[in-house]
Amino acid sequence: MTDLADLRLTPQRMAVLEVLRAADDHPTAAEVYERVRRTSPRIGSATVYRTLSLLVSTGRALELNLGDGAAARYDANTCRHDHAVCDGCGRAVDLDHPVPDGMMAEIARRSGFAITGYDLQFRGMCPDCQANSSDPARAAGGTGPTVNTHAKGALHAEA
Amino acid sequence: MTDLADLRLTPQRMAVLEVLRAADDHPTAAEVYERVRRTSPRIGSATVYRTLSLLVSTGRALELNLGDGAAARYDANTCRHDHAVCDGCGRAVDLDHPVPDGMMAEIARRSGFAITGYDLQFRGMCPDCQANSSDPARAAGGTGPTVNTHAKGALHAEA
DNA sequence: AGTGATACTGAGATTCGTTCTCAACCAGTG
DNA sequence: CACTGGTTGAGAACGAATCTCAGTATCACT
Repeated sequence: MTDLADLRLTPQRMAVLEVLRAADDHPTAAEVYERVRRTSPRIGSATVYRTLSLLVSTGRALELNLGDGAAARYDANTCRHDHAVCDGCGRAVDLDHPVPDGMMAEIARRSGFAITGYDLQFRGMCPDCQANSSDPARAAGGTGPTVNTHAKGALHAEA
Repeated sequence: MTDLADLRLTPQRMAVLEVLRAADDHPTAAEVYERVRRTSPRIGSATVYRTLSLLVSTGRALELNLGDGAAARYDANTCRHDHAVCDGCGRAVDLDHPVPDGMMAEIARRSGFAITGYDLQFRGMCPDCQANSSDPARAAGGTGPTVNTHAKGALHAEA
């Protein structure tokens, strides 16, 4: 872990951290930049990028790769958690449901890797998008799990 | 399943699919391009990109986002599987160890999402990199499991 | 305060992966 | 044969992220 000692808490860095802490979505670097500029209009994008990776490397933020092919996202919630990403609107919600330790150990044993962590994202439709896309009647109820194993290409092999 | 009907099997597309099937690593689009050019020197990169996303959208290939911030990777192994990514050398090995159904259902129930799939990557150090980075003595002896150390290996089926 | 070393900043250029544009090209159909 | 519509390849364009570099702020010491 990069020494915390040589990390100066400059106004720019504070501003970035503030924005990240205030965000409850998972903003991209560009979004962070845009928000930071509202309070620190003179900040440059390079500084935002630098600061974000600094925060990540010192454990003050998490970098998410939601695999939507687009930009990296950042999360000030540094506790171990996973995400469910909506195929409809792209929104990501936090999940608190760790992979069982036994599974990690098993993976480590089988692969020989020294496992240090994992990234897990579920994909699917958020309640809102289910409501909008499929028949709106059923959506309102919304409680149904509907573990729909069969949407586009996600999980089938075609031999 | 996106219609297979309207997918013309042109020589270029065949070449890309061939390369992907022959690969046991997880090549990036650029790597696929490079390999395809060995047999089809006149192919353009746009065609390779187009073909890859075509293959992905018709379920013939998987697109991986190994979160190393870099390019997307492609995998002709379309069976549901996960990966362990080495922080040292960036190599990714296949894992065959699905998340328990109960967990998916639980996530779906809690979040209200209609879960269609998930992406799971473990991070850590592969046996080789463990050997090289920590004391080299231990490396040779291979105290650990030392599964299939050779690069690019898929290590399903250890059991 | 003064001085030098060092870290930080911001603007712009640069790189890289990917997608878009568009003219030329083929493969079928009438 | 001409038409039609999907396909190709070259290069331009794009967005994300990083790099470069001169200027600036901050620290450690005197």
